[in-house]
Amino acid sequence: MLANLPIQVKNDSPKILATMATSGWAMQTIDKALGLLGFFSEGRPAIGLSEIARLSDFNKATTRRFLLALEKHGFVEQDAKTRAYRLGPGLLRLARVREAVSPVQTVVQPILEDLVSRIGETAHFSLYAGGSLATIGLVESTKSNRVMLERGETIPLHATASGMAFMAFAQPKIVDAALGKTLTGHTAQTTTDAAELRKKLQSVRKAGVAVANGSYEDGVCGIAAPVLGQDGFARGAVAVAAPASRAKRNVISAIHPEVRRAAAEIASAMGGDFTRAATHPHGAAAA
Amino acid sequence: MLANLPIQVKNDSPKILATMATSGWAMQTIDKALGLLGFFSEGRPAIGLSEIARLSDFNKATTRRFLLALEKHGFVEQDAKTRAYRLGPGLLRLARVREAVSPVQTVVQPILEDLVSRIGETAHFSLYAGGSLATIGLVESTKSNRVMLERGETIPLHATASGMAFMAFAQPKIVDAALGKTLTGHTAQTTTDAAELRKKLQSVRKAGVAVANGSYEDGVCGIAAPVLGQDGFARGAVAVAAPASRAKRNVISAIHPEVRRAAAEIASAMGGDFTRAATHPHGAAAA
DNA sequence: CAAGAGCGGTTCATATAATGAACCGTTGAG
DNA sequence: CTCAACGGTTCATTATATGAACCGCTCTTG
Repeated sequence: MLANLPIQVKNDSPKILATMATSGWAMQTIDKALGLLGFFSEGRPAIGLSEIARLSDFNKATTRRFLLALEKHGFVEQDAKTRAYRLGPGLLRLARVREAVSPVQTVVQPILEDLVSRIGETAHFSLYAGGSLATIGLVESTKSNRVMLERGETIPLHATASGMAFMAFAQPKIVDAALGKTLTGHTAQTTTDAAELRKKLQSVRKAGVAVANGSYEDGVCGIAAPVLGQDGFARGAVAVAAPASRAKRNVISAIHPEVRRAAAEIASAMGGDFTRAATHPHGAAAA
Repeated sequence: MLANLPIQVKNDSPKILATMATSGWAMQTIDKALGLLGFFSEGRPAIGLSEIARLSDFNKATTRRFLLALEKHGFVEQDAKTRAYRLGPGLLRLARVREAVSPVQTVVQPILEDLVSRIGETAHFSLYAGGSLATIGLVESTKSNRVMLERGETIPLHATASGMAFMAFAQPKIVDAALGKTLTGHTAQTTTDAAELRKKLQSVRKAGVAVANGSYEDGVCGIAAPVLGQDGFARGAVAVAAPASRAKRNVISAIHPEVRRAAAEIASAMGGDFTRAATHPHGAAAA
């Protein structure tokens, strides 16, 4: 799992702090508090105070104050019995409002279902939010040997097909931020060298699709296409995840156009129908 | 539809969120920042910097810093063209995780649909979060003369059937907080006297159902039942909203058991199957 | 088309807020 | 019974947030 916490600079010259301020350093307290929410996932739905403090490397007292503030707004709630904290109901309301304005989930699900029915492999859609990609939609293959993914998981940009497809067409500052921090290796295949990753992004840009073989999880092959917004920059990505055993050359080639088609459909449904490659900021076709 | 007022109006000072933050608590900064999210609703999905600053009574600079911090975590995003801020995609992921853990929305929708098909009036379900009830589920009647509600709206506790049903079985400290602040009158029928409201809560406790006639919106009659959690305290409420013209005595009586049934179903689906009136904290039957 | 009112965004001196080591009381495993 | 780990709290210390005035811009409007 990738902790998307702010990189805390302790006991350092004001120079570094000033540099960070230029790249959007504001309201550290809020930053830290919201960072706590990132620790919750389907696999870790409830966390005790001490564990959150450990995970986030904050003091227990501070952590608790954060949680109280979050609880006050319904972002987390505390289990009466276990005293552990979990995500709260306030999020549902906000997500509803968001969905009412731009109904992503509603629109994405059928597109993913169509994609899965065509290619027979698990597919998912993620949006960029808070420094990584957040899985918004997920449809699993019906095959018995299929790739299982956790819902609502955040996925690292540099180690996944989705991430690479996204970064290849994302705003430069996002890419810089993502590749600027220390890159964690998830498997033996993970590329953790920023320069090398940038080279790969070049070819992703040409192909309009990213393929990642076992770079995040062993034996899983991902094929992803970016979903572009109205400004031509990527908002997220659609990916198909297949067991490496089934992911032969010709299979991957067959999946390429399908994933791109799904990405284009989602982009258009989200209001960003960019098919004009000429005007694209990166000068390459993607949707 | 009524304007979505800020959740916490404490006194008649011009400060709105600024005042609420000074209530002795902890982590004021987080409190203020999260408070900004409360201004977004279906009726006001995007807000400009200056307007948010005005609504929240914070300085523009401060407000912008809050928004930047929220944006960093995907809680809000800025429209590239209009420069206005709207709720961000990060909320979707968190809401998904929450849903994965306790699938409220998924479970509530069919129950509401069933309820609406039985009684032919608009029904909705709300959960307590951040000082008020947040509408989580909504199914509208198919009749031409029906009550229309905004999705994702927050509703005041003291002026609605849902709020009264909730408060009658809520944790005392929640009720105290809700009735402690200045109560706004929404219509001529709204009861704004705390003592009087507490008396009403007594009878709601006996009946297990709350009825509100035009206390939030003229011509709308609400019939609500609380949804209880595992500890026997209310988590939210189910309500039916009917045009006052159709809400005759016998109609309301017929709706009573249906609403309570729906509330019990939702409570049980949410894991709080409290049917044992004897152990109830308030010593009254509700589900 | 000039004037001004509004917008989003930024600066820097000022003032207020967040923080954590040490501390409780409780619970559960051995 | 003991001890370790839990959730939670305190108060002196320290870092943090804040806002009036400012800029450059775009839209009205007389």
